[in-house]
Amino acid sequence: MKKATIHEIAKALNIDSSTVSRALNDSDRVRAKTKKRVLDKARELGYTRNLLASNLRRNKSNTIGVVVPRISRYFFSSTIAGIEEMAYQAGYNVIICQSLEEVLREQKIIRNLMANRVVGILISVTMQTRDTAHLTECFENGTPLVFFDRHVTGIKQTGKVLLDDVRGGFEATEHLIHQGCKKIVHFTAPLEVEIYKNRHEGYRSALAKYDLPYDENLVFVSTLLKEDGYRLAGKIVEELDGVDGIFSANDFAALGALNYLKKSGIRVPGDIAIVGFSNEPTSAVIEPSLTTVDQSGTEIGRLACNLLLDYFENGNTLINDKTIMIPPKLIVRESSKRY
Amino acid sequence: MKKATIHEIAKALNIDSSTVSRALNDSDRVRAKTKKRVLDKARELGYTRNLLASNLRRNKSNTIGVVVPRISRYFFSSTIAGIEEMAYQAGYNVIICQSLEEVLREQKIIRNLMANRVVGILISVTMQTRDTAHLTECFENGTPLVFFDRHVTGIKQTGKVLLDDVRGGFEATEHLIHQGCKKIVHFTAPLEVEIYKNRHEGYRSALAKYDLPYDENLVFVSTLLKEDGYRLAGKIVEELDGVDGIFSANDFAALGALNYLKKSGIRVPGDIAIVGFSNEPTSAVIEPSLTTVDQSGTEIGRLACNLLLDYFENGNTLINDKTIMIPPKLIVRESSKRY
DNA sequence: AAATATAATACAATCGATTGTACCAATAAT
DNA sequence: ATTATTGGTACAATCGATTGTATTATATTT
Repeated sequence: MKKATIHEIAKALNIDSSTVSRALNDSDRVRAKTKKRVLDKARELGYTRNLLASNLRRNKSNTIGVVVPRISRYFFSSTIAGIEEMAYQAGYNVIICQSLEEVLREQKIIRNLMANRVVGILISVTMQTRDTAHLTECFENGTPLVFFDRHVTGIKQTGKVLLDDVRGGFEATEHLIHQGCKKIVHFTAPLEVEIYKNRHEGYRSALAKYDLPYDENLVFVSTLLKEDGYRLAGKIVEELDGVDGIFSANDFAALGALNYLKKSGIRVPGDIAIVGFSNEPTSAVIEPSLTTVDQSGTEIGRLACNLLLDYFENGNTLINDKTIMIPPKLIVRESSKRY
Repeated sequence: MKKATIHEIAKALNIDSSTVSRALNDSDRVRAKTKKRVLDKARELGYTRNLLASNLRRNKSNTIGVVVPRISRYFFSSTIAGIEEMAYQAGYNVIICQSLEEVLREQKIIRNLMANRVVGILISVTMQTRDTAHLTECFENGTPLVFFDRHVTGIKQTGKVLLDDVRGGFEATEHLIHQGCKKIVHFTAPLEVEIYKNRHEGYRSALAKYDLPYDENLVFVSTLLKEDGYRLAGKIVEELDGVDGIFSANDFAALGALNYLKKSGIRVPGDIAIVGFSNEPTSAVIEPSLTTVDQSGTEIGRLACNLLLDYFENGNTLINDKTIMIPPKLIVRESSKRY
């Protein structure tokens, strides 16, 4: 029941606990024969190193903190999977926290992770995060920070792994234009959030390239839930005229719109073509299947974690607003394919 | 950069660090006035409690370990969300690990969690877990264990939160029978795995109840991937005659089968009705939508975590092979609805 | 064999917070 | 005024492992 310690091993072998510690850590200050005796006795006593003590002494927790808005969202659970995979290989633990899109919770979580002396934090911020004091605190305390996907600007001394959202928005919109769309609506979330700002920028620059007018009335800001998409699609049909394309900044809203249009007997892509963003699993199986921009969560997670791991090995060189930009991949499916 | 400690606060105020500690923990052995001075100074110095030290002293980590086969599977990410939610409320951290269906990894993970002195472990085991030594070790070391969903039998001193798989299998099969199916195939995974054994048992007893023969040749064991479903559906169509129903022990294989049948021009549910298990998000949107048995991951996660938390508060009373059985919920959709 | 070098181990401080016991003050009781 | 009580602090040990330094035992050199 009670766990064995190095001191008990030491006493049993009549040697000092420091020697036991070194033996267990395979130090070359201990003779091979002694090591063997220690290891055998350790096994006999069912010894497991107390990492709490070890971490305290070394003042490191060998734990990485991860903060996401919501674990059960596919994109985030895939990033977590990628992060965990890399961390495990390198011998780190991963503490997962979800902010549930609440800034207050995010702040508390960060403080808690700091109190736990995590070696670094990987974070995708909430949609509401404007005040970044809790984030700047991190590197001020010497805890490196890496953003992935949802990030904030203006903080130096961090790493970032981002999808090239501008390009993603551009390609999505351009694709719709290539399919003959002339009046393209854009569903987005508050433009203070970097990723949505960037997708919007891509949308806008695609319109510009093809000499289509940018019309503020065609841009709808919401929380991008399925219900928002459903509602907005209704609005478009009722109140606007001649809309022939929708570019939604995420798949959920796109799927909601798709639902509404199907139910209303409006043909997709015939009457209105739709492109989403994120490549949710659902998007591939719905009918018509949804054209979308893929962002490989697993890959982003791996890269973000590696950025941190590299930092530990190579020092300051890597984290200094170092940004890894991932190219977006447009996945063309039925919802937009007119030819 | 360097973090402040209680000793620095103590020195600054010219009092003892034990008083500071008690003040920070709001002990009634410290005068209100002193508490205020300590708190103010703590804020001034940017103090954050070092949980590593605190945990070591109390020999508890205030961390709960969670082990799942794969984080990115929807069911598991929802359970994690539920677990994290409860744990957060109670002031615990959650370390998440994925076994990736590898027993060896599972063993290593358990050992690591023990070394980290987690206060308890919530686990859903791999499909391959037969040898349970690493699990019995847990409670031998005083670390309580709670299984959810995928469990093993024969270990006392654990809690369990399970879906009533027997009943789920029964209801799924009975439903198919009610829809007029006479020759029902069952897709399952190795029957050494409890949940699959139980779903199979439900299948079998439903057949018995309605005097339908149980035929081993109608039971197909695989890993239940989408591809397995696709392949097996082909086999059924080619090699068997008169199959008019499929009960798959998970949705993935059911979706694979659905794909094959659609592609082959076989009507679902007209020719063959299909029922899955788990209610994956995809299952609701595919056409025809898939009838399935719902298991609320979030709810299971919450319950599992609460079982552990109750144990901490109420001692041994709660964990002693205590099993919480959740009733399954059959969700009837198009893939099986004949009338 | 003596002197030096080196390998192996022991000693002791430390990481930061917690907690039982001891102590001193101020107040209450006699 | 003296003793008993108790509220508020200080002292010191402790959790278990790590690590710089000191010491002893062995090996090498002269």
